Amino acid sequence: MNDSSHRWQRRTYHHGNLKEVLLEAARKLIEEHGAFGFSLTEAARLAGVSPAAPYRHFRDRDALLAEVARSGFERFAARLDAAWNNGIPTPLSAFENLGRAYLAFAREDPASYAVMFETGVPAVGGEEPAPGSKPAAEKAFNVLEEAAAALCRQLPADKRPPMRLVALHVWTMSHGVASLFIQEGSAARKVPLSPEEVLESGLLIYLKGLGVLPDNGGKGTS
Amino acid sequence: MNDSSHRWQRRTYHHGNLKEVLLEAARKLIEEHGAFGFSLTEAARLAGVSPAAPYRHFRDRDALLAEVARSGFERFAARLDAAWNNGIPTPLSAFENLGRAYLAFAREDPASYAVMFETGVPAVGGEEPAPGSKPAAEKAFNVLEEAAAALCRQLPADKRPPMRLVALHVWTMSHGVASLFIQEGSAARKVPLSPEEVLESGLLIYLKGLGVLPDNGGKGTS
DNA sequence: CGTTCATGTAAATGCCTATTACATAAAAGC
DNA sequence: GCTTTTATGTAATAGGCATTTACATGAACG
Repeated sequence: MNDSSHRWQRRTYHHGNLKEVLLEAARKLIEEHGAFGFSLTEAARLAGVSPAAPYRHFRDRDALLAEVARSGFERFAARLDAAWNNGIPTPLSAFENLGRAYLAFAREDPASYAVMFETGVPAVGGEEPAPGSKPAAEKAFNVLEEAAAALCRQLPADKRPPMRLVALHVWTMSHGVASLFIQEGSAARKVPLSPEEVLESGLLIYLKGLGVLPDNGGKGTS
Repeated sequence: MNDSSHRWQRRTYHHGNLKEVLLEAARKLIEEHGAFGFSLTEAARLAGVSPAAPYRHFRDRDALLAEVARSGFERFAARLDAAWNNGIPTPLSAFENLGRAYLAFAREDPASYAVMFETGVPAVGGEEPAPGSKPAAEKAFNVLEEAAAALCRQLPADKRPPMRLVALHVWTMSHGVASLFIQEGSAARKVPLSPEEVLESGLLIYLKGLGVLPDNGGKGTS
């Protein structure tokens, strides 16, 4: 029990880093066995502790998932913010970076993304968001709003749609692509295009519709 | 155990309709307790049979979920097809009906929708689609493709984007809205708009970008 | 050194999945 | 009609997991 398990760990009775290791284990298990094929017990096994140990760090299974979501939103927001980079050099190029960053996160940490958006975990807003979870989610959405605002400002004031609505549209397309096409199993087989290409082309058409783009957005008339 | 349970059922030893009742129970439980808070045992309890009875109709829990997805896709496809109605009276109005039908399905049968799109159930394409499941899913997508094609045909031949890509964009937005905003808990609180309004406005802007719409699509310059 | 608190373990309860052997009734053959 | 076969349900059981409670360990602090 103390030797046959995974190497790296536990010469001390106390683990020293259990909380973080459990979160990593959860993400790994969720990636492998699907969003809910994960069990606290198995995570504990991966961490090399008894099945009861996790309860010193998380009230219950859902609390662990909520923390996966919360920390996910935090990294997500940071990543989106870095990609947007205050709209530098240009709002449009920064906007494209933003879209790519969105998909990159979903691809690189599908477990977090799934827990953040595709489960009833009370982190996004299910019922009683864990304190600190909603703020993190909002921070991510705020980046989208900021980008939408910057794009809207390129329009004459009398033709600007509500920026929040634009942000929602962008979020909608990004999430739609991530959710439908990132997991290579799902619908990806239907097209020879990468999720990035689907999203980028869709956003370009949308921006053209908004009037933010002249009249050719990468889909040359030829 | 034969009397205190739910009324309506079982005077005969054989249930007579167990398979269908189990599917209904599963959908109900998924609605209530989240996509995975459902247990075969509890579904059996709702149906008034022993925990082993479901195994006469489904190989295992996942098989039941796969059937929820498959039958969901079938109703989904039928509903979309009816809404599209061969593009009558006009492709554009039919297209708007299609969007509303998409969201209506997600709202009225959130359990099926979740299983169809937001779980690793091997029905959409996870690994080994249950026979009959993929066809049903494809039928639904084909309606979207048909609608996209009809819209594309309104464009001069030299300005038509690949219809399949357009279909994917539409699917992406529809699914994005359904996934993010239908469950009132999630992100709906961020805006005073209904999912239908978000989707419709987004699609109108997108169609304007495509060139399918003149230059005002419901968002009058006010 | 001894106390205290955080952190981990062991054992137990109860629910869940799934299997196996058995029971019951509906349908099929005679 | 009566029996055989087949479909469908039950009971009992094994193994897993979530969660709790009582107990153990050891690190920090005096």
